[in-house]
Amino acid sequence: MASGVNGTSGRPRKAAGRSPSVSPLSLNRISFYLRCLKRLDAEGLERISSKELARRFNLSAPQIRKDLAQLGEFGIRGVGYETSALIEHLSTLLGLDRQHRMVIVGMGNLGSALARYLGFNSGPFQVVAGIDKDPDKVGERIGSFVVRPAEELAQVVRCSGAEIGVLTVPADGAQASHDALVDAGIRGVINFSPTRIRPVPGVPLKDVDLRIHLEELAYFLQERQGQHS
Amino acid sequence: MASGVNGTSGRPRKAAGRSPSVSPLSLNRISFYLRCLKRLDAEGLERISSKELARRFNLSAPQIRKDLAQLGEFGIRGVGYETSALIEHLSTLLGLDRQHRMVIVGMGNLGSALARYLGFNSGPFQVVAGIDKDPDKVGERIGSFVVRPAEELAQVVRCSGAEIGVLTVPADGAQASHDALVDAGIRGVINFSPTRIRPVPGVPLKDVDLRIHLEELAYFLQERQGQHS
DNA sequence: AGATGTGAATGAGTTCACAGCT
DNA sequence: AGCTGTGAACTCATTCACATCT
Repeated sequence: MASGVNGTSGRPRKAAGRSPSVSPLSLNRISFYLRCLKRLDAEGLERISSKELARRFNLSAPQIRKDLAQLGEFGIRGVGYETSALIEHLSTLLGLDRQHRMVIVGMGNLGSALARYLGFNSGPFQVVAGIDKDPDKVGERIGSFVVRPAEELAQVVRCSGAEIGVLTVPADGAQASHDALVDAGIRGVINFSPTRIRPVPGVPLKDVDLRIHLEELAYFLQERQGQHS
Repeated sequence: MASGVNGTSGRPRKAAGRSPSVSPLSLNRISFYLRCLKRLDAEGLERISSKELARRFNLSAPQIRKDLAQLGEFGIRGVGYETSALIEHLSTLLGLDRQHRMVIVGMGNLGSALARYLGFNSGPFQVVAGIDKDPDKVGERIGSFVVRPAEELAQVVRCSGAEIGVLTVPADGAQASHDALVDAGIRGVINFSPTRIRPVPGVPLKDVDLRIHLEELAYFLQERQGQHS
């Protein structure tokens, strides 16, 4: 049930190159730090301390240091971190220095919504194809691609060179669609279906459940409870 | 920095009525259990054990029991849980027994995508209004409503009786839009902006950052690491 | 002096084993 | 017998205080 599996070969000194298995929670924060740093960089700020970063973006300074320190010694003691250098490091760590092609499976409301949203995004993530089993949706043009039928899934994945599968099918078909993507050679899956999928070892899977987030909020609305993150 | 704040007055025996401050993580799972139970109920299954529930949906049986036990004694020892009764209990716990009206602030790609997605959803969550500061977008019809200008935010919130604000503005304007929603009397906010907002005590805030999830996946793609949740 | 990097202490969350009902 | 409810062990994550470097 754990995630681990560390593939580093034990360097003599902690180097900036390969990272030694970062925990998902830490990773999420790092991803967020990166975005903060980009904003600061755009403002022309060249250096920032963990304290100031924490103050500006509502974070915890010791945690920033812990998160960053595990990747190598990026900071300058007595000074802080260099924004541009850190941005560089974190980007390559997360694999954002290259393009990631995505296929969306299930072009219902959520699927086409995400296609439009992600399609216009010109970052490292790019939607290259959409698939649906409903004949009415096949052939429809959404953003920069045309919806293809479910039977062509494997072919579409291979031809488009997609790495990431985006699952937006109903709960019932989610596991089957996931497995089909894996069989077709997809390297990772992000699942928006309202169900939990059994992951295939070696193919990372990330669940994002919008309804759960709404329902969590609904719960806190009733209580006279304070804030939470 | 903690979330807590418990408002219960200490009943003699643990009752099914008011719940004693459930942790967000536990809450997310409960929300998911509810969905699983609904599927089982639709299949006609009247009773289910934690073990079987875990097996079917890839969960942990002891955790299911812990999560449910903290809400009261819903199970029957030696038998399991009654699906319909449990669905009832969890629904009211989460506040899904009534309608929640939502206003979307920021009708860009993500905002209008969500509007369409949530708009067709006929559950307890209902999008009743959309707001944007761009004059070009104002007046546009999206789903069942017409986009209104930013100046009318307070008025729209009050007239529509919206409880939940959905933030889909760029990072720069997020805090200001959030505060405006709070001032207008919104009761909770779900934030899709790629930035962290300083919450106002008493108004629950939930961050959902799609980009972070994608970047987390991108990281795991590079490594030859196994699965994770 | 000032800020990072890090081990120790604290806290939260999960797993486990079993007592207690039915 | 079977399954829930729960205290205790354990793992994981965060916070803190301080040694270390510039």
